[in-house]
Amino acid sequence: MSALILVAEDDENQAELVRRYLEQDHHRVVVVHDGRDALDVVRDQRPELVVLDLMLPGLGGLDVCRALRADSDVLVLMLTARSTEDDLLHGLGIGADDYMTKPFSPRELVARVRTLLRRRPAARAAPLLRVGPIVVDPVRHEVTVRGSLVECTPGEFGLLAVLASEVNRVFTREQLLDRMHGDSYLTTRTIDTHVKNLRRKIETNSRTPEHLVTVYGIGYKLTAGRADAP
Amino acid sequence: MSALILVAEDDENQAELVRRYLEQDHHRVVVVHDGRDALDVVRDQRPELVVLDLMLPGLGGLDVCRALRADSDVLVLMLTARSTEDDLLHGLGIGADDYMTKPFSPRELVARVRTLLRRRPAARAAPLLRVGPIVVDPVRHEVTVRGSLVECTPGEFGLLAVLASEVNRVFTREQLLDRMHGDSYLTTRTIDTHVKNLRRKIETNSRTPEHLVTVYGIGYKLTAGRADAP
DNA sequence: GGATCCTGTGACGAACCGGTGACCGCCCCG
DNA sequence: CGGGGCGGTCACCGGTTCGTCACAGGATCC
Repeated sequence: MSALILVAEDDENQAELVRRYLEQDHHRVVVVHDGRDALDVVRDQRPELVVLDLMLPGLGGLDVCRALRADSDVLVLMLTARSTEDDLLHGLGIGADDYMTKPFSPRELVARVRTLLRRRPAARAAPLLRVGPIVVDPVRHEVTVRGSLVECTPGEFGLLAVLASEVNRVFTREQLLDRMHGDSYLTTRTIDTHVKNLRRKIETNSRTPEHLVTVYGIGYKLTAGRADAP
Repeated sequence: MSALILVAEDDENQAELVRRYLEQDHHRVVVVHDGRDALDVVRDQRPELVVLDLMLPGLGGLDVCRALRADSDVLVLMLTARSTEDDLLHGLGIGADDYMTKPFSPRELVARVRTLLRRRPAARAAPLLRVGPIVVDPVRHEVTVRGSLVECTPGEFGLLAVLASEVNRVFTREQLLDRMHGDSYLTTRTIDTHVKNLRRKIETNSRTPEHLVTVYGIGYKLTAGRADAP
């Protein structure tokens, strides 16, 4: 868990102090003392996080932050000297990811940096189910087909999730009912109806299904369809 | 200084003893008897500290500790039966924050818990939670939407903070109640009411929510709204 | 100690979804 | 080529879930 971090800080002593602590935490550190330099470094070296002093010559920290937010998703940890500036920062809703008021303990800064970086792999351990152009996200409860979101009812989502859990495997209607509701045997027509509604949503032509395929006499399966390159 | 503490302990008597002492010290306590349950609770309820028995059915304490270290910064206080295991633990350098050998006095355990919790004053870094135009500041207990401050009741703030902790993730009402109150199951209507009040405050049109979205049959989630490419 | 605010709850209407039977068309097999 | 079975579709009813409201008890803050 090491990262490239830019420290944009006017005061050289402070900057070096921060550098030392961050490097002790196994990060690579670049220091600048000026707003314009900060933007250049972000553009050229793509750090993952910027420790940004609000009071910066050249461009102010606020302007830098705005510029960063405009066209990058770098993390920003803002440093402010007084709480009044802090209020300003807050009120404007400038997109810093975290902030600290001076004076601060370098250890706390390291801790906050660590927390921010940890959150970085945001979709952590998200078991996405991919079947060709179909993506099922159980955590978000979302279905995406060829990149666009598809609204699903709970039943449809459940059915699709079961089918997507094992691509190309044929499930009988009984198995599908089992995995969806656990118990309580229902009519097989129920599955058929859900299949119909799902096909409307995920197939380009529901008359000729390419993904949600019927296996005559057995049940249904989910396949990737033809070679697709999204 | 009160915290949510998970006690993962095989022996029920021992577990209840520990629970009683910790609750006397004004902590909220959740008890599990199994390694997998422990991981589930940490994921769902985010305790600040885990009292972890080394000998645990399901997953061993060591495995649990490793898993915890992998993706959380929860404190771990390891309990070991014999000093040989203690040595082993030490030797492996598994990242427990402290450990005790059985038998131990419950008072000593309480004292160590207190020390661990105190040892990290600001170390528990609380970065801003940003979800589109919504910014949640756990430190100040403030919420801003599109730059302007929004007054929130404690309940509303708690709910919003939980939802904002994982953008786009769908939480069931039970999970939300869990993370807000730790225990004590309440009516799901409670969540609905808070949602209603929150929508009034953060949505431009509470009739057509863009951020605090209902997932029918499941629960609620918080999304950034329009056009976002992470 | 009193006023204010918040929280939790039951009730109720509205919106939504799920399951079913009927009917028809299609597919396999003899 | 024809029959029997299987799958597709449709509309509808019942049940569940959700949104909203008003209210009572409790916590909080002067």
